[in-house]
Amino acid sequence: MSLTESKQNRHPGNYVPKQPVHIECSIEKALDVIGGKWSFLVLRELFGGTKRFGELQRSISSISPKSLTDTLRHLEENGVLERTAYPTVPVTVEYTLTPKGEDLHRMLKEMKLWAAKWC
Amino acid sequence: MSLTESKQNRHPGNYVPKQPVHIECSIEKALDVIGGKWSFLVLRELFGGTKRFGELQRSISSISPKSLTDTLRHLEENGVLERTAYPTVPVTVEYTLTPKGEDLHRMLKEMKLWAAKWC
DNA sequence: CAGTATCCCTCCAGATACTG
DNA sequence: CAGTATCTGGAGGGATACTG
Repeated sequence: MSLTESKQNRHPGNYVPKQPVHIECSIEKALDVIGGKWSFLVLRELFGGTKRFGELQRSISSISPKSLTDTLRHLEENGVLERTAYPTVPVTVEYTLTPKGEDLHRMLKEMKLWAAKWC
Repeated sequence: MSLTESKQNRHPGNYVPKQPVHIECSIEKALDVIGGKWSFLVLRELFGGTKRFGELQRSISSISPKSLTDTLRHLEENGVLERTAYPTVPVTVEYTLTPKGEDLHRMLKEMKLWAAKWC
C-alpha cells in the first residue's frame, strides 16, 4: 500500500495518491499510517524514546534521507509524531511520538502476537 | 507496502520484491499479509463467510480480475485462506478463511479501535 | 465462471549530489 | 546536521481481450 496525504501538497512528487481518495476512518486509516514501507521501523525506534534525524537514519539500515523525510512527514501529518527544531548551529531536530502515536503500541503488539502464533 | 512472495515466481510480473527480502517473522510478516492494497478488503469480505470469485469481484468496487487473482494468491500462499474448486460446469471456486486467517480478526479489530479513538 | 495473457503507463523508491 | 533537488528503473496496477 502506498501512503496518502491531504490535498495541499507540501511534498513535491511524493505521497500523492493517484486520485484524491476519501479515507474512511477505520482499518484503511490505520494501514495508511503504518502500512508504508518504512513507517513501522521508524515507529519502532521512537517507541524507545525521542530520536534525532541522524539517529534514525543510522539505526534504520540504509534508508535514504529522502525516504526518511517522506516517512517522518507522513507520520507527522497524521499526528503520530511531533517534530521539534532547536535553533542551534548546526540545527538540532528531534522526533517524538504523540499520545496518538504511543497508542499504536497495542496495535503493533497484536501484529507481533499473530505472527508469533502462526509463522 | 507492497507484497512480497517466495522465490519461485508463480505470478509473472507481480508481487516480486526488488531484491529477495528475508522477512523476519513479526510485524513485517503481518504487514506483508494485510498491507497490500486490496488484501484487507478481501479479508473483510471473507470474515462474512465463504465467497466466490465473482462475489468478491462485485463487492470490492471495481477491482480488476488480475488484481483480485494476485491478492487471493498471495493470501493463499500465506495460508490465511483456502481455495476450493468444484468440477462443475462452469467451474465453481470458493474462498474460505483458514484458522490462521480467522485469527487476523483480533488484529484488524485493534486497528479499528485505534482509528475510532484517534481519527 | 473464473480466471490468463498482454499491453501499457504511471509513479514511487532509491541513488546521488547538493545546501542553509 | 538535517534535510532538499533531481533523475531514473522498473514494479505494480488498470484496461482489454481471450479461454478451459
